[in-house]
Amino acid sequence: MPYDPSAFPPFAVTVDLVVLTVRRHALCALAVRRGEPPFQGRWALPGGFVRADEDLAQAAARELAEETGLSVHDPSVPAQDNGAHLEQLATYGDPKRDPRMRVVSVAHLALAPDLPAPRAGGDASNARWAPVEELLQQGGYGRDAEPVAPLAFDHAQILADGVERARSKIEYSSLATAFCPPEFTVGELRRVYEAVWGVALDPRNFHRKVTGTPGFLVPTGGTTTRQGGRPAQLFRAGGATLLNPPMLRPEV
Amino acid sequence: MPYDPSAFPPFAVTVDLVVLTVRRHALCALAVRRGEPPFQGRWALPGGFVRADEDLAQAAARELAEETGLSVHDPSVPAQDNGAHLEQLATYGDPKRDPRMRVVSVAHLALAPDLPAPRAGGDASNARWAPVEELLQQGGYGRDAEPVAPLAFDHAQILADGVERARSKIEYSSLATAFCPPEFTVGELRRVYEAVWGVALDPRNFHRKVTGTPGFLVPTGGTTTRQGGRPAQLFRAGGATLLNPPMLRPEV
DNA sequence: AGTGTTTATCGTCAGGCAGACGACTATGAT
DNA sequence: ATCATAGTCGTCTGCCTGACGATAAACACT
Repeated sequence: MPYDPSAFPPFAVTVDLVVLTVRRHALCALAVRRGEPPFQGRWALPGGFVRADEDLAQAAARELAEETGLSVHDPSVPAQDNGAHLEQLATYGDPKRDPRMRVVSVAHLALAPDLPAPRAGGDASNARWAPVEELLQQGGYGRDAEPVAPLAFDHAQILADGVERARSKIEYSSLATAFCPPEFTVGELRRVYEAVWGVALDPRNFHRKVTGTPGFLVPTGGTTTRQGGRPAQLFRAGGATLLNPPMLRPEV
Repeated sequence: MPYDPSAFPPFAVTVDLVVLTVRRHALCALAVRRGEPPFQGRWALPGGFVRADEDLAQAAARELAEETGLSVHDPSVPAQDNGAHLEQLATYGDPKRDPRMRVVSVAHLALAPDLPAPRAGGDASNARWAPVEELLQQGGYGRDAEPVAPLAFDHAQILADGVERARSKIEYSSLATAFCPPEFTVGELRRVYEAVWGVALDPRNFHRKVTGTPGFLVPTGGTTTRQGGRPAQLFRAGGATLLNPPMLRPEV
């Protein structure tokens, strides 16, 4: 059939971001408060429209920078750091997911080290890091027994998918280091796994595993005692991205 | 900011399909010949526009049915079969990926058992199963030394991503059974792994692994000798979808 | 009938890795 | 000085895998 502009309906395309970090031993996601309808006043994932001349990954990186100030870690520049990991997650296109019009959202997953306070257009009260369990419990009650409204749109589903992706991906890749500062200890990395998976890991077996996997960790020579106790060696993330054999997530 | 329809550019949204099967010990993908510009006469992945009232998964299932006659296997109907596995793969939205206009394509991955001849609008010469290596070699020469044009658009990248997804996913899931007929033998399943990974597996260790994984295979009681040699037990796919521990892909 | 070929299936054995856990080390707090 | 905390090194046992021998049951020959 010949090219016929009337043969397809127009869509709006957005990127939504699942930005995860580990704060105070809990896996947290960035949420922003919606300032306009629909879902005005409700919490949502950060995101926005893809511009006319923009690739999807560019749009996601731009939104991430706007919301957090984070730049995206470019694997071709190994020395660089304080950049976040960013990858495409999935695309959501239910015809009714946005009541205004037909919107297809390409969700992305970002993993970042613990940051100072978030900013959403400079207004701190409209952006926060919240534990993912708190954001995902539908219509429950938060820590202070205040009612919790579910996330806007289908963002609860997107967040759940992003969390599941992160949980499974740190099994077989070195992505957990994306949650850590440039230099970190084995114990800090273990607490990342514990927070993301919600389990306790044996410190001795974990230490054996990560230090015994070639290319995973590179000792920097320094030590730190910021966690209390005996000083621990500092490491940087090594070049290896795939963990083989993988880190095993305990059952149950 | 208030709702402003002029604030976002319109996009066309399509679904493209990576349909994989195993034919004659080779991993093959479905390709269709383009009948109109751009890339007229070149091979491409099947796909089409998402309709105004259609979900992305619905659109992918519809395109799959149009091209192959396959229905999608619904996990909630365990008895049903001859359905294919269908899952979202990734979304491709480079501003220049289609020279006509801004098109975002949500690629899907389908795994199907070996089928009779394909059909594309009833015209067999415009659709074929081709080994993925043949479709992916850029500007090389095919089996009969005829020059091979690369796939249209960015479909080589999409196909490569789909193949990689399939290769990694059969490691830790029971998805390889989607390439098999409803009843199959351990040897047939092993030949699926060998074709998808392009390696040779030890029949004895493979047999021990798959029959020893609870829920992976369910014996039907029948036997077959269609492969020659000693009759082999027939199995159906069991309820387990995740393989733990995974099937290990040999190095190199 | 006998022999060879093919494929399926069962067994054995050694090495590697993970889980459980003991022991020791080096800090800061009381 | 003692305790609490966290890090690091070892040991042991069991499970799983890779390598590979052996047997079984069909078919194709001669």
